[in-house]
Parts: sequence; C-alpha cells; structure tokens
Amino acid sequence: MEATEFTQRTVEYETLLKRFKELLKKNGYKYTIQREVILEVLYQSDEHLTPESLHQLIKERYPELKTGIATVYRTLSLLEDSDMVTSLSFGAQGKKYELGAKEHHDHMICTECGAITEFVDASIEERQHKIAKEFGFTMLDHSMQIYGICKKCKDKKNNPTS
Amino acid sequence: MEATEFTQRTVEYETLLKRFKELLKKNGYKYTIQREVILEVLYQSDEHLTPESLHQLIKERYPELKTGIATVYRTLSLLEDSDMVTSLSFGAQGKKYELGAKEHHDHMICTECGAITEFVDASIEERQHKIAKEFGFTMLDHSMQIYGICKKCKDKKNNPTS
DNA sequence: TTTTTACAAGATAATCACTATCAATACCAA
DNA sequence: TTGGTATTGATAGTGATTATCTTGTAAAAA
Repeated sequence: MEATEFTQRTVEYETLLKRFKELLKKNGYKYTIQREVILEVLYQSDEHLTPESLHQLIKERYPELKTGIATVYRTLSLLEDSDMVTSLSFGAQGKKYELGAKEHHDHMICTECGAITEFVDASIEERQHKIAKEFGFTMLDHSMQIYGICKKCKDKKNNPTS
Repeated sequence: MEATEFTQRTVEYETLLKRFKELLKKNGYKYTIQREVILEVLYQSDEHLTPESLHQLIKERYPELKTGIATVYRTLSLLEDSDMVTSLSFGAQGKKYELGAKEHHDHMICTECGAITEFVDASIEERQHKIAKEFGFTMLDHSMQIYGICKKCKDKKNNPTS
C-alpha cells in the first residue's frame, strides 16, 4: 500500500518521492508507508512544522496508520541527515522542520507570534562563501535568522482591537 | 564578600562588573556573589559555554559557594535579557553562552570538532537591516552560522598522524 | 509464493535541558 | 540593626527528544 490512494500528487512530488526511495535503498533502509506519509505531509504543508504538529497532521489525514510520534522523530532525523529537510532551532522550545528540497533561503522569525518568513539575498550568500574561504573553512551549510517583530504584530500593538 | 578575594582581575573586567552592578541596580535586582561569579567565570573563559559546563567550572573554582544549577540558568537569562551575554542554539543539545559585551559577531562552527570561530562582516550586517526594513520587520536581533569543516580538521584528514 | 530475516513501527519508559516551586537565606534601604 | 523582599539551593515538574523492547512487515532468499 502506498499513500497514492489517498492524495493526488504532482510531478514535483513524484520526483521528490523517487529521490527519497533511492536514498533509502542506497543506505540500506526500507521503504515504509509511514516514511512516505511523513514526507508527503511535509510536502503538502508550506509552514514550518514541529515534530508534534507534523504528527498531529498525520493522525488527522491518515488515522488508520496510527503513526507514533517516535517514528516521526526517527524519520525527520533520517531526512535531515540526508539533507532532504532542514531544521530551525528554538532553544528549549524545540525545532521546526521544513522540506529542504526547495532552494536555499534564510529566515525572519517573529518573537511575538512565532511566524517565520523566508527570504534569500544573493549578496549575503556571496559574502558567506568569501568569508568561509578566507578562514580556510569548507562550508557545508549555513543559516541566518533575523529576530524581531513582524508587521502584523506591530500593527496589532498600535491598534489593539479589544 | 566579593569574588575579588579569589582572582586577580583586569581593568577591562572591572568595567564590565561595574556595568553589571549598575544594570542590577537600575532594574531593582540585588548584587549577589553568585551573580558576580557567573559573570567572572564567563569572562575568564574564552569558549562558548553550556549552562552545565559553566556550572561545573564554578563548582571547581568556588566550591564553597555551592552554586546551584538553577541559579546559573537564572543568571544567564538575566544577563541575556540585558544583552550582556548572547546564546547560540543547538537544537535538543541546548544552548551555548558567551559574554556579549564585546561587539556583535557571527559564528563559524566546525561540524567535526565543534570549534567555534567568530567573525563580523559589515556588508552582511548592512544587508540584514535593509532586508528587515523591506519586510516591515523590526529587527531586534539576528544570528548567522556557517557550518563546515575547519582548517585544522581538514589538515588532520589529509595528513593523519596515527 | 512462501519463508526467512533484519529493519522498522508503536508504545512507553528514560533522559536531557530547562523551569517552577518553596522554604531558608541574604541583600540593602530605612 | 532590622525588616521586607529578592535570591538562593534543592528538587520536583515539564516538554522535547531518545532509547528500549516487543511485535509487525518490507524485501531478499528459497
């Protein structure tokens, strides 16, 4: 049984899934419906998800699978190790995950409502490469976060509807 | 009793301590020997410390204080809220703290040995401000990390002495 | 196909980092 | 000096993540 029965999928997703299956085979892992469902729900969502909220979504969409939270964590680690998803750290408040198949980008995080906005800036990317090179450092990855208050929260503060 | 009895201190540290005491007073907090010791040990160390390792150092250097781990956490939060220290998140592996009295900087983190190199780049800083502005975002803080393999670890790989 | 076998899943206990609680203690303003 | 209040240490409690253990199930072998 594959998740195919439940959801219509795009070509883009098919490619992603294919890549995932190849990855599993290459590393001696097995294909399981749970693993695919995790990938798929992650793909369907355009938000950054905590393992907890991802688990919740999976339970809603595929209740008959009875997917355990541990499997979600295990699969997320597996996906992250293979660079198919990336995570953002929030200290003791845990991590949020997103599919990393899309192009690289940085994050702007609202400290009021937790909303995450993505952005890319070519000139920053370029500088990062230069800096790493200067230090004789082989850059494997990088991340940048801007913390602050988003427009929405600022407006809410200035014009409280209560 | 002040930590003065135990350690020789530089002028730079005196300035820092003075700033800390003023800060405490300004916010209605009290000066305590534990708080100073935390500041001091943080100052003495040029590494990034976890609350745990900081606590360990304090117990070694000032065993008679019996400083509790909770006090370390509390004081680190207090110092961070006042921008005297900054922290780096490492997902489930907790945070690492450093004295932030020095000027702002970003981090280059070796995924092999965990070594952290600091750097600043004016053009990146500038771009960050511009980007935040574009999104109507009030930037409160930002952080950037470059992950990869440092020169030392690369050399070790190419020329293993075993 | 069936059998076999090793990896994976689910349930849940354990751990880890961090926070809350609370009685005892120690600043520090009056 | 003293009294009120913040702070402390010890420790219980949380919430996120990981480990364990038994059962289930892909997928290779027969």
